[in-house]
Amino acid sequence: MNFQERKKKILAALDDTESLSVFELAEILEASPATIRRDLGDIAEEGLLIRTHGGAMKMENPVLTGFSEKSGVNNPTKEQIAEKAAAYVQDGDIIFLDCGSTVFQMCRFLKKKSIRVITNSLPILAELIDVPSIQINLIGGELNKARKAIHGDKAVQHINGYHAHKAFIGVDGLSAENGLTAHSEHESTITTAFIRNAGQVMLLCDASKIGKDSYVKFAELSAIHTLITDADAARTAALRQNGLNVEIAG
Amino acid sequence: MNFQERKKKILAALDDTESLSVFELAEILEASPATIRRDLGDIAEEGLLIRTHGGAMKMENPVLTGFSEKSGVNNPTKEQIAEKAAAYVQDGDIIFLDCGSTVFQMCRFLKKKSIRVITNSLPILAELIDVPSIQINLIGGELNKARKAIHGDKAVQHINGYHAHKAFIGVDGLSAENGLTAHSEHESTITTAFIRNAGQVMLLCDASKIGKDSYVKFAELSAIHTLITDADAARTAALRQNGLNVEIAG
DNA sequence: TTACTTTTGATCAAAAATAATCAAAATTGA
DNA sequence: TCAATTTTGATTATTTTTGATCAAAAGTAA
Repeated sequence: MNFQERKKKILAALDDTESLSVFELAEILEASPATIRRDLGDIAEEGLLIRTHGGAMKMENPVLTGFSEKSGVNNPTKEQIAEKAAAYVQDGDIIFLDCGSTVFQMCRFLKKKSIRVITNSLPILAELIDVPSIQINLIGGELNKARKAIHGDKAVQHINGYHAHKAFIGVDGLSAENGLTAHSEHESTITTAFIRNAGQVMLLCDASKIGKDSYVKFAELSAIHTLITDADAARTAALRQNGLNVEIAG
Repeated sequence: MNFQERKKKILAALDDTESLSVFELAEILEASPATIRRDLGDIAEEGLLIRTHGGAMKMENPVLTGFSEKSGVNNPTKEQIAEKAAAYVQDGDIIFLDCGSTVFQMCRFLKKKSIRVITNSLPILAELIDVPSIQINLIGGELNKARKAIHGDKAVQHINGYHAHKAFIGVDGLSAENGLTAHSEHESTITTAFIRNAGQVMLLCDASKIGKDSYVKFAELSAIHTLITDADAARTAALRQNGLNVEIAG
């Protein structure tokens, strides 16, 4: 077994269990601890996991690898949310698509529509470029290589030059108290611009992010027209009491 | 069995199983390991699979790497022009890169430089995205799928928001009488914007286009600082008489 | 703190895979 | 047809990867 294969398996194993020891991984992969240590060091350097003494921990927000955006593939929950969200899109619509794995999953459900997509996400661009019925408007600006997306002032200016019927966005945290929160300023400014320039804003958000707060607080709950989530009624009760329209997928 | 057939079978085999060893492939294709290695090297260079020690892995999403331009690869003339042009680029430069196959060829000669690239070309984006020393600013606007480039008013506005030390551009026709000409309005407006906002303009142009005129006349000869071409002295005489600085590659 | 255990990183030799070279075979073009 | 070119497969030298060993560093417990 070579490094690439082991890397894949290590990341898959860490996706299930939060953390693993060097020896556990050595047994799973049938390799020596020395090899595992070398692998973990290399993978940690890529930012795909967190190295600990004695093993490794899952990285909560892994840098997207390649343009594949694997996280979410084979994730039935994200797929269900994405499918539900895509159902809101009608032929003739002009839509904003945010970067993020759940929004990315919408692509496969959009391919039969005749729409115009405005996005800052390279994975979405790559996924939709071969669809003849979809026109793409790419947001310009500084390329964030790690996130495979365009960020920065220029990008916000670009978005401000357009109005879309609907925006499909993601967040890192959502709560009745703090509204929408994100890990980074860069992402939140883009998402804010989408919200400002769209007629209707759909927030795609899996249950794990509801009730959690992240670093940057960037929008009120009232900015959102519909939350599409897999979370059950109990979990979204507080949000609904604040007037948020919630659609449960799955 | 020839290379094209084996390539097809290798990619098909990798579609089923995530990864295969050189020896497994050698058995499947009834070829020697040496041949398989050569094939894998070539296919990996196209970006259609990932080469590993001992074999190859399936490429998750070859779409963006599929942007990678093929025309011009194995074209020694274009390569020579591109190499000469790349020699004008210094560390710290901010450069505009136009779309077009000759300019695209510059990428391989730019990978060791520390520069900032502003471009509307997706193949260039795909080629340079993994180079840590190069920062990319992507020009936003309408995506022209056929040309794998961004065009339109928004793109021109975007370019007008920047100033670069150097612009590397292409044309469809170049003559002493009519200056720079292009096939399409869309491309010419972008190229014009590059010219307007760059300190120095380098025109990359192979001999076949010199003395020819195309449809849209979009810039005077005087807009160009240096023409880099493979054409001989006789062919460029008229241009030089009009004050154009000509650098002959090869 | 100190003693003890665990983990790590460096080094090295063995094994595996590769790149380079070259002659034979196949293909191509005149 | 024959010569020239390209492709292939075998051989060999080089590189990469691996697992073992061991001293140093980090963590743990008294």
